[in-house]
Amino acid sequence: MEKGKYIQQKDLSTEQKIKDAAAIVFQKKGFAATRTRDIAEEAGLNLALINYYYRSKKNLFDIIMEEKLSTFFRTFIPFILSEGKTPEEKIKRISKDYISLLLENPDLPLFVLNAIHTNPEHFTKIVYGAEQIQHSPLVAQLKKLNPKAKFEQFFLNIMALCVFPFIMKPAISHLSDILSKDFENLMKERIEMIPKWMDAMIKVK
Amino acid sequence: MEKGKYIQQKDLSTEQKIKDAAAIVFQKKGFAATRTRDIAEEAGLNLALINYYYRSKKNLFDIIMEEKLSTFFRTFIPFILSEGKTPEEKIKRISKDYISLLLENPDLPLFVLNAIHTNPEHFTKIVYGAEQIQHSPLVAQLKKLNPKAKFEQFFLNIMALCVFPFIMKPAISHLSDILSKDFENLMKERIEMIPKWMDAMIKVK
DNA sequence: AAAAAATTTAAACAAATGATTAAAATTATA
DNA sequence: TATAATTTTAATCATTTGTTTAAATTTTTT
Repeated sequence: MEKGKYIQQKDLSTEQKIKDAAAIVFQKKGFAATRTRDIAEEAGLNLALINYYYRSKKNLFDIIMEEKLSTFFRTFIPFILSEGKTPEEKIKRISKDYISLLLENPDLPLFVLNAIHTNPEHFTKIVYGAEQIQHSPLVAQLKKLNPKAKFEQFFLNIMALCVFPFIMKPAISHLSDILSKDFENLMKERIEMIPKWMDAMIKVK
Repeated sequence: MEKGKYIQQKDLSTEQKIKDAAAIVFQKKGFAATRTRDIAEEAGLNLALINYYYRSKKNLFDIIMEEKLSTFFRTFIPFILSEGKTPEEKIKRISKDYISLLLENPDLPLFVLNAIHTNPEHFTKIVYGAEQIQHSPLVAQLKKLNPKAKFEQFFLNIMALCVFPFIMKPAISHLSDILSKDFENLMKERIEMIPKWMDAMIKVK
């Protein structure tokens, strides 16, 4: 009988195995629905080891949440702040790199946004980075392109176009017989289209 | 007993009070984190009444989920299928009526999409309506406007632009000192902008 | 190789929680 | 009004679940 599904983890430390397993289960079921026994089973380890290495379920969750918040938000911000080039090129990079990241972590958005919903304080640590955005070169470039455009709406739009499909993923996958492409191909098509769509939207008065 | 026309929470039946309270708590905390005691407290009723009227927590949740799925998806589909008029006018109606609906039910999207994530079978009942969309007049009209445009992407886009901000709401509200407008005003601005943005996106080759 | 330290295990505990029960209170019926 | 049916209540039950404990095992140190 195989318990943990990831055989290549044999050589990882027990501590790491627990974190990896916890990340999988927490993302699939959320904090409340996850039992420490689920994590132990996913890791193929004894239940007590979770408390031995991480003290409590909540502490383990917070550690994972901190990492996922970084992946989700802190990866996004450098894209915005990156120097040089035109807005068009920046948008192209954002959509390509961000969607690629999400294709590797499809459960990430729902997990993070759900955690912020039930515990907004989680988000406090992120605000710092967000403040930089409004003074970024990109915002200035956009203002020049279209003085009427609001940067808040711009960021909502590019995040919405990139992220929302991943939150809808279970529904989209369920519609595979209706749709012309599967989820991954839909998203790869979006990598090409989102920059064009964003360019068109920015010019709207 | 015939009820008066001006029904208040006080006059509602115990059954209804439980459902209302459960909807509030389930949307705030999700299924697993919600204790039946939370629902009883929110309703101001004895704990045992929940099982008396609804048999089990899961059954009560399923009833509420069915209603919320309808509100979230089945309200959207008639907008798409509505006859006559130009695509521009239809998009204008969708964005106005759908965002207005969500402003009244801001927790709805995360709740529904989260439930589909952990239990995709919930979504099965919705597929029927979705099949109609691809043969709708709107899809034909869009094809005419731009033969290269994919209707899957169109629906992802309009849903993303309308719905995603509500999933980000706790984060957006947390940024209120950075943003020029509060959440509700941001969304009211979007009601005006989304039709223009969608029109611009549709024309992209 | 012996002792000490670290890790792992099986078992158990204590609190939380969904559900039930039987009696009390209320409302409807005859 | 008296009786029956329905609704509400307080108490309790049985299970689940996060955590702890103490012994067993493995690894490191001397």
